[in-house]
Amino acid sequence: MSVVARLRGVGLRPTRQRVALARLLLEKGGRHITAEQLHGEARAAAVRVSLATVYNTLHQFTEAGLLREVIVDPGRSYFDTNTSEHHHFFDEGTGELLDIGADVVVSGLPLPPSGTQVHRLDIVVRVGPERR
Amino acid sequence: MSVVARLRGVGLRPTRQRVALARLLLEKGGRHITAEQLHGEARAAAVRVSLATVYNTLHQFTEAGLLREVIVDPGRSYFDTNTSEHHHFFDEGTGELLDIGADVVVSGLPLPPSGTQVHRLDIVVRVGPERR
DNA sequence: CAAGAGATAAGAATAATTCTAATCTGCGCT
DNA sequence: AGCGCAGATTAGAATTATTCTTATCTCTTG
Repeated sequence: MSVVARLRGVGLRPTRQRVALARLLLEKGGRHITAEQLHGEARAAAVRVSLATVYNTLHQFTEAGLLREVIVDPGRSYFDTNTSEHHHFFDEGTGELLDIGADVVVSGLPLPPSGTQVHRLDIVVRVGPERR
Repeated sequence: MSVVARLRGVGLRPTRQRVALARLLLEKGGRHITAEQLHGEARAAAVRVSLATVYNTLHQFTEAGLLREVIVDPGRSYFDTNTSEHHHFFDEGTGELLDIGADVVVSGLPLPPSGTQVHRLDIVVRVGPERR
C-alpha cells in the first residue's frame, strides 16, 4: 500500500512533510530512530521539515499505530517501525536497539494492581561490550 | 547495619547530606523516587541539600549498588531502593512504580548480539486505569 | 588542629522536548 | 480551476530534567 494511502487510512492528511517522513520511516522496515536522527535524515534527503514537525509527526504516527515508542534511555525517545509485539536488545554503549524476533514467553507474572489493566509488556535486555 | 557503615562499606564518605539522603532512601524499603521528589523530601525534613547533590548522590549510590535505576519514562529517572533482581508495574496514569515481587521466568530469548553480553534484563508491565 | 582530597552549592549550561503564534497548504466546494 | 478554511507547519521561545562549573566548605588523616 502506498504511503499516501496508509496516511489517509489512519486519518492523517498526506502533507508533503508527513509523506516524506513516512517514506523514510516505513519504506524500509526494522528501523529504530530518534527525532533528531530522523530530522537529520530528512535534511540529508533534502526534505524541508522542522524539528517540531518531526516530533509532531512521530507522535501522530505512534498514536495512529504506524510506530511504537520504545523507552530505554532516560532523556531520549526511540521510535520503532515494527509495531508488532516484540522486545529489544539495547546496547548501552552504542545506543543501538535491536528487535528480538523470537517468541518470548513470560511466566509467573502476578495480576496487575487492582483498578488497572495491562496496556503493554516491555522487555529490554540491556547489553554491553563483552569483557572477560 | 548503620547508614554510616553502609556508606563507608562502599567507599563513600559519610557526609551530612549523604547520610541524610541515605536515611530517607534506605531506612524504609521499597521506595521508588525521582531526584526532584527526594529533593523535596529532604527539604521537608529540614535537610539542607542542593538538587545537584541529590543527583550526584543518586548516581553514586546507584554505582555503589545501593540503588537501582529504573527506566520507564522518557525524561525522568526513577531510583529503586530494592536492588535485588525484580521487575515492575508502571502506572502510566499516575507515574507510580510497583515492584513485582514474584519470580518471573522468561523463556525463548535469543542469545545477545555477538560481541556483547547481557548486563541486565528489565521487564516493565505498563498499566493504565481499567476501562470497560 | 592543620592540610588537602573530596564534597557541596548556586547558578549557568545543555539536551530533549513542547509550546506559541503566525504563516502556509491540502482539499472539498463551487 | 480558483476560494476558503481547518488543519498543518514553522521558527523561535519556553519548559523540564539533568549536568557542568567553579568557588567554598568539610571530612579524614597525620
